[in-house]
Amino acid sequence: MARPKEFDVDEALGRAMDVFWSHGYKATSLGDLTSAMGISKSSLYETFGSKHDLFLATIEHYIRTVTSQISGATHINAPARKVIRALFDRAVQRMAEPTSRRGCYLNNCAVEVSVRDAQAGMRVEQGLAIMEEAFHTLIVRGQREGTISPSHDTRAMARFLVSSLNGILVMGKAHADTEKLYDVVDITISALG
Amino acid sequence: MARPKEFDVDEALGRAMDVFWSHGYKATSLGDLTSAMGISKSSLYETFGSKHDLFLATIEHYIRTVTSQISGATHINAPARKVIRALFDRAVQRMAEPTSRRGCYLNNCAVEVSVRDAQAGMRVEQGLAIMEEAFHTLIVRGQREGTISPSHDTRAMARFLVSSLNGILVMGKAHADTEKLYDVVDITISALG
DNA sequence: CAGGTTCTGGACAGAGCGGTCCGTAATCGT
DNA sequence: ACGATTACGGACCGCTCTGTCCAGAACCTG
Repeated sequence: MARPKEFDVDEALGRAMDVFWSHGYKATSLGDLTSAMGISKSSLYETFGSKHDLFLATIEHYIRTVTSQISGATHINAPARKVIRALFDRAVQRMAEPTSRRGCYLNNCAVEVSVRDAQAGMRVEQGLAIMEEAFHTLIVRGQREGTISPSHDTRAMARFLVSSLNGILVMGKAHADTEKLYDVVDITISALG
Repeated sequence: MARPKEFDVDEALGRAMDVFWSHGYKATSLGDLTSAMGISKSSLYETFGSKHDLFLATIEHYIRTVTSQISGATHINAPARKVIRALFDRAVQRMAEPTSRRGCYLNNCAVEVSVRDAQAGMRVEQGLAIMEEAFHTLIVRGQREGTISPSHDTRAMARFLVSSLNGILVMGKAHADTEKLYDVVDITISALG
């Protein structure tokens, strides 16, 4: 044992994620990363391996922190349909704040790199599966509560919600009009029957 | 008048679009462009101005060629609801072919650059507006034909379809399972009432 | 307090980037 | 046929990129 790190690895990872999230993978330089993370280049390579390794680690970090919040929402003590609605509303709200108008990290990664970067693609898929699982739990509960129609397969509905949420976030990136996004949320929720 | 260009500007534009479409803006180098377009660097700069100008031109090219195909679908002599379904099905089919598994160009551009590139963002928004317009036409017709529920605002429904289509394409980028995408299409279409 | 270990900042390297420029070749109008 | 004009290929430029390396400071153990 000897000199300990002067920075918190997890916090640095979070800051790296923020940069990748806002700028994308390719458009983020090592300089952007080191200055945001507050560490030097050698520390970055020492700790994370490479830019690409760091990138993969940020996706995992996202799943561990952000995506798992959605899983947490399944335990909220309110009608499942309302919980789903709230999740969508919050996503739209986020798109209204200029600071956080950057969509879903998994979404961004899927579009920018997942097709040609298998390692990233795997992690993205994994993250989306966790989202799907959370929505699935809510839909099953909603059907039991009688607020969600049993006419569709629960898996398909869960996938529908993941897909819709991603669609809404993409639209939010293109034009910032929040009202229009809520319109889309309305129809999406009404599709639950 | 003097020596004429040895290449077709529009065809070169199309090839540039293909490269940007598959690789994204940042990840595409001038070398990628010139070799795909079959022209030299000086010709590229002479004709298109810069990498960024060329990029903007490819978005316009996409709207002129691909997006306008959707507008063309409004004139197909079939029930509007069926036409919409066919548009979604074709999008999913495209995601099944490895060659064209690159989603919607506007979608990709929206996610990668539109937030920080206002010029690109404007064009993306314009393209999405054309899609929305086409869907709107179809929805109005579908309501008249009685196959689409009149309970929702037609504008909102059109936006819902644009959003859903983009969501589906994002999902397709993450995991290639076409079956699951058709599930999402089913529910999306059933949301039309 | 001393010795070994580990972290850190910055210099450095090699490659690739976007973009410019110019000599040359090709094609036009006359 | 010839001069004016334009397109083309490729050398070239300055910059930035990712990644390496090392000297020295900082820290822990005994």
